[in-house]
Amino acid sequence: MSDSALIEAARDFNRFYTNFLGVLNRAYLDTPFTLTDARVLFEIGSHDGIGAVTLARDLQLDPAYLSRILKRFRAEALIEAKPDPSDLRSQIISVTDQGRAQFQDLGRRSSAQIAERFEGLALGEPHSIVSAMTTIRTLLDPNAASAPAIIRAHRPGDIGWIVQSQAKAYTDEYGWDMRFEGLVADVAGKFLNNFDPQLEYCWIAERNGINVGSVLIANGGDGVAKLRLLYVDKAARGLGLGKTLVDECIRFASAKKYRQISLWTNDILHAARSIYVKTGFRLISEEKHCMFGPQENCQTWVLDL
Amino acid sequence: MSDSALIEAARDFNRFYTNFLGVLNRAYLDTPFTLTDARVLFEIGSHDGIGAVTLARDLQLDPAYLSRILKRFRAEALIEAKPDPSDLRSQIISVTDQGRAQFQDLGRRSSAQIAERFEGLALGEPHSIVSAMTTIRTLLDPNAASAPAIIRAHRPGDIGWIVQSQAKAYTDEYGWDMRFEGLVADVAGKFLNNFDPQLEYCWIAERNGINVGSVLIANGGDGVAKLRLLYVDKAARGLGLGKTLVDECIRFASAKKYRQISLWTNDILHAARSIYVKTGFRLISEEKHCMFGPQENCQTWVLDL
DNA sequence: ATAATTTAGTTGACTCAGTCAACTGAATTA
DNA sequence: TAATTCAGTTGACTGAGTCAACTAAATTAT
Repeated sequence: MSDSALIEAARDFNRFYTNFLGVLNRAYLDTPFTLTDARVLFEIGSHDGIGAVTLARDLQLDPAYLSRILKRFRAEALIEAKPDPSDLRSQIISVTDQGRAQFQDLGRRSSAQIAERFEGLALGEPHSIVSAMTTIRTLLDPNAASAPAIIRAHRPGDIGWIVQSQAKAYTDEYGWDMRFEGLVADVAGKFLNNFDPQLEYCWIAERNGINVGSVLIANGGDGVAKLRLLYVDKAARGLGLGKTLVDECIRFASAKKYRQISLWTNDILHAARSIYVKTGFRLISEEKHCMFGPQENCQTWVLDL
Repeated sequence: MSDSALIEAARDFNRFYTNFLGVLNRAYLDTPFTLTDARVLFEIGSHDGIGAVTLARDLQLDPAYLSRILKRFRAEALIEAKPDPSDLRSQIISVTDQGRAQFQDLGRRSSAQIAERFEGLALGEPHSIVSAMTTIRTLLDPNAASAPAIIRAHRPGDIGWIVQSQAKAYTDEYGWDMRFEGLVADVAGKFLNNFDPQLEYCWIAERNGINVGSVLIANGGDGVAKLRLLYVDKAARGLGLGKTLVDECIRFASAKKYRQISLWTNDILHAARSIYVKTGFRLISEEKHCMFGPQENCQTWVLDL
């Protein structure tokens, strides 16, 4: 999966959507408002009591320009502005009844344009469009509240995801080669092929329907649980997800009466290492190797239960 | 979700995306081009020989305004325009080398902005965004021609993708269980671990930066090439991609002097089966099994080279 | 407590992106 | 052959948006 091809596709969409929005915004053609006017009025209407600075920041407008627009709106009695008692420099802006009427009219026009576009579509298509829009927005909007991650058992495809994400991450971040993906695929395949639901488990952390982390416990025999394939995606690091996953493993291993958890890692994986330390694992052996290209120290850690 | 709720959600997305595009278009801030300039230059660059009327229609620009922009571009030697011999009123516009350089620079800036946005996202997220964009575009743009798929060698992560996509597809479509994912992971892992670049290869079909198909050739010894893990994603079926992939395998196996290609499949996979028939494979054995849950007939096919 | 700096918002002065109407000359239709 | 349409250009304009300089309140530094 090529990043640059993804970017090209995104650019292509942006060109298309620039045009598309251009067409939609003709809704305002026979009103006395420009697109910017409409955006401002809309923003005030839906955030009553907003200040000019916030408004300018949210809509990415020049303060001077915004000031003039607000002045005009005030002159036309679409909005009212009174000084904020807690900070006399700034003002509290709200729409008048007349302004609200205009704002609703603009809304109706805009809705009508979209309704027209949706008109010719098949039954489920508008729904598909809107859920695709939601996907994009959730992922691109930094202000969209980031959903909490949920942790669940693995489902079909998840093991493949583990292979893919680890291979991609460790080749990108540490320059490991193809052999690493081979190893992960092997470990993952063996886990599935010998899967014992009584004594083994695979946890997947998921956010907005997208996998962001994993770990699994495999039976190593002799009362030893092997903790394997701990991984947290770049986008979800720093949230304590790794620790949560390891805690999950420890709880499971205890409940299943394992006497020890053991794991194999590389010293370069600092974040993982610090989780192991925090959860009480101890390093019992270390060895140089070049299994994946660059020289690393592989380490074995254990936790007695 | 009711119609009006859908429309509201679409409007909300449009407001968000208007802002978002505004931010992206800052890429042009420190160039001598406006957004409109960039759009025009881009359109000419990618449709060499386009006429001014088409250009104005595609970009929804006023002909007078466009005329002035083109005049300026001509003065700056970014484009050339010669009269269309079949209609002396209209002109054939094309970019000069200098114009192409500018156009590519603008492209780089725009790509960089998007890359920056994609930077902090999780592995699958840019992919989700782009496929959501494709959904929207396909449904809203009646002229959208789906991009052609390209076929390339595998890269890190692709083997994991193969495991994931096949596991997901076959559990969804045929109700196969986890053992299938285990088998695929195993085959894929072995392929990577014993990979012989001289005699083995893995092809990935990609569209809009999204993987949509795969196949691989592994050395089975004795002059026999094993064709494995042929797969075409639901979204890209019916385009002949499967056949293209198999043809690629046959060409490769011939060039590498294999004497035979053999493969293992299940009779329920009708599309694959018809490709094998078409490309000259013959069925040599068939056997009932319940390896993945439902009862299937597994089949071995061979093609002598 | 006072001075220096920052912040919210406004105003003057400007420019250039974009619009509208009227035109030229070639192509098409009546 | 005349009337109409079409591709593209030019004149004349306007108003959306920008930049710098300002006022006055609030905050921070001394």
